Amino acid sequence: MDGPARQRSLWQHNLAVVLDEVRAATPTSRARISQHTGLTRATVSALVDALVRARLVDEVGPAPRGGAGRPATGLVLSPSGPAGLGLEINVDYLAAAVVDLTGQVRHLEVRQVDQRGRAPAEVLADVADLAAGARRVAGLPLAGARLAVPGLVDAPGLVRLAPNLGWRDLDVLGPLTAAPDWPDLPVGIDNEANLAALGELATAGRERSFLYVSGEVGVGAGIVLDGALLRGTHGWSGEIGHVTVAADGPVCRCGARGCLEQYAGQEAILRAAGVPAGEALPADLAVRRLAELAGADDPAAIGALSAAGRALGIVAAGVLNVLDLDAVVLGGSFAPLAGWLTGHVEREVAGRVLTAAWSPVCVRACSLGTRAAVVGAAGAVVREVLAAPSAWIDGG
Amino acid sequence: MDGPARQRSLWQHNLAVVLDEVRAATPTSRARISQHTGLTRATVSALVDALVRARLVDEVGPAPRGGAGRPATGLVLSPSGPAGLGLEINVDYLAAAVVDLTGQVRHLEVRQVDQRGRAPAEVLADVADLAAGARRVAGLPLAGARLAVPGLVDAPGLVRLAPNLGWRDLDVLGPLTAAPDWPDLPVGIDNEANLAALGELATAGRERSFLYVSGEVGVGAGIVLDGALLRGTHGWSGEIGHVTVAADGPVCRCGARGCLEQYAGQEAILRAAGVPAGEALPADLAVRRLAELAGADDPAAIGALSAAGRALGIVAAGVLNVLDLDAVVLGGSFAPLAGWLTGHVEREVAGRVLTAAWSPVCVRACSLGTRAAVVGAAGAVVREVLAAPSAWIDGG
DNA sequence: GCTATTTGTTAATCGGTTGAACTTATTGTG
DNA sequence: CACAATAAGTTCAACCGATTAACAAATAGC
Repeated sequence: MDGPARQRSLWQHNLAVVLDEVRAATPTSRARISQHTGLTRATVSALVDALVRARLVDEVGPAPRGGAGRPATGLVLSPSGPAGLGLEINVDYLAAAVVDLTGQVRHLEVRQVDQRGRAPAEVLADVADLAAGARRVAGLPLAGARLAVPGLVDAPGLVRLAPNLGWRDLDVLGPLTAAPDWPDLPVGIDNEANLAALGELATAGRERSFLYVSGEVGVGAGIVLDGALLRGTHGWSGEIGHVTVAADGPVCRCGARGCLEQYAGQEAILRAAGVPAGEALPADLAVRRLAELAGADDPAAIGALSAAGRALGIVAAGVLNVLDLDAVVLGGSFAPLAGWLTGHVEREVAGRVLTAAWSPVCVRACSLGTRAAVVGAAGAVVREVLAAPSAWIDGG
Repeated sequence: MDGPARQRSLWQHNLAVVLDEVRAATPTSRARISQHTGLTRATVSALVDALVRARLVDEVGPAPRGGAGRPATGLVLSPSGPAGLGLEINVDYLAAAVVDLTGQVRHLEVRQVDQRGRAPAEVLADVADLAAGARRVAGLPLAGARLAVPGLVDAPGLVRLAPNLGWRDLDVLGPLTAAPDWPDLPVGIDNEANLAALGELATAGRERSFLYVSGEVGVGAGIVLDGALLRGTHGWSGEIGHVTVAADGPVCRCGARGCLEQYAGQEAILRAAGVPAGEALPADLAVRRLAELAGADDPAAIGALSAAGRALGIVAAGVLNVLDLDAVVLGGSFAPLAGWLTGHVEREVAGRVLTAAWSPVCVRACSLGTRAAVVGAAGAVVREVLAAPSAWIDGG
């Protein structure tokens, strides 16, 4: 029960409905929106006019249409409307992306920097610099920014635990917005896997419910149910890396035994495959090397990936049994390895998910590749603009 | 994006807001609602009047209050307003309950009947008879009915799989509403654990996010996140009984290996404890016998419960890691055994849930005992009335 | 050029909230 | 006991946004 509704709420809600209609059926027209939503043409006209004035929607030339009658003026989301800025801090790179209202990626920059051992303030200064660059280059008005971090995030802007960065109970948003380069923008922070899942939701289109499994140094997950991200009570959902695979398995650095991370974490896979990792070789190169070995039918690599795939499948099956989702999406460093993983995941899922008989589960690699989190972060900002357009119109 | 909002939607929404205010702060007054919601006293008056006319809210005598000024007329949810009828089919009993708007259980009847081997039509005729009796005895207007079934339920009114009843792809709502005794009421059907979780939510009060684990012949679960039930894409969430505990464990009747049900299902526990079960002894008596043995420190019973508790804890920890919930509630036949289970569950959860350090997880028995599902089913109907009161007002 | 058809706009009306004045019922005070 | 002070609830004009119906604009077909 979220507060009372005033007259204004009505208008704000319908504004969002109309805007969503433009997004869903591009290009469309006032008349089509009216038919499709049930709102009067008069009402739709008034709302569309407000959206056009606010530069969220553009009127384009009339689409050629058979039959008689005055041609409709086309309506599309404005590619020059307020865009979203996505930022990402990961163990061995920093990234920034700008996504416009239509969902197009308008700018993408990745800087390979190993964060291990660097002072957080230094890292955040780099991020601010990336942000400033992105704003300059993209040449679009930015609605806001979202920062993806590989760890547990707590409101407002605290990183509770990012083991692979060595961060703990660290205020991130304060130093970031205080940096000299920082372009003055409202900024939020979220878990990397959550944002990647949102990115997948925006691009994959059809699927509305899935488990996005992100393989980085650890293993995280984002859960999308009926088109909405499940954040959990504190925003700490998706800690799939520490779900138990074997009660008496190897000890994990979290202190428990037999966590998924000990079977499908980057370190575990690389060790089992006999690929040198850690200090010796940057993570992305090690993963590429592993894919090469697997491609050449190296038995150790194949074995390592099959063990990881089975463990992933067992845990994914558990999540699907509990949450009844439609698909499992392999992302992060699992994406380039998906060819050797999906089969094993599929087998475990098919054998262990009770409802698989009525509704088969789709297992596939993510469609945005390894940049899902940054792009998803930018997309999350756009998503908010589209969900509450009245905030971007003078006089709310 | 759920459709456009007309002027009427505004009124309907605010009606629900006002009604919820009455529910939350009983007894309250028009003035307090106005202050608390931000709506004008004039608006609140109009809405309250509609609720009073519809018999959802009663005006009660003015509450004595210190200080000057005209005394407020108290407002409470009407105990004679539309009530909910809950029905339950389980393996060894049938049950009916009536819960009024205030949440009071006004009627409860349990019939010990073993359903195994009975024809579904016969069982449903009994349920219709229970419903008719409940309506007669309770003497309240009924808003609707909800039927709890131990299995997978599919819209509209199909039981996909209820292994312990031996039902599969069976239409339940058709025969039920066609029964001669059936009191003509809108009726829904839902999983037993889901409804029990809703019952727990309504009574436990404070907790807004928890995993409700229901031990019956199988093991099911209902998930409540931020006060809302998570149903999954098809409504098949909570199949916790078939989450893997050990990948190479004993074969389950679902075909997979090492399912939770093989460790914490009634059969498994009773077998390990050396208590005769199945045909020999009705389930509820067997559970009582087990509790007696455990109370007398019988080593086999204690061992069986500790093994079950550990398995439950491992699976619950997995769910908590993935979904970030606040509590684990043990229900169904786990409730009377909770004394011997919670400790083990707590230990596994504390050791395996990554965020337990920041936000400790509460493990406890359910507060409604073994009747949670029927009462929860009735409460679910009430919940819907409270959420959309306009449907109960002439001219919606 | 005329009609049929569809799009988009304009002006009057309706439904529901707001804000301010007003009535009602009580406490406190001289 | 009369009278101010205070708070609850009601009444009514004003306002805001959606609806309704009429109207202007732009095209196809004849």
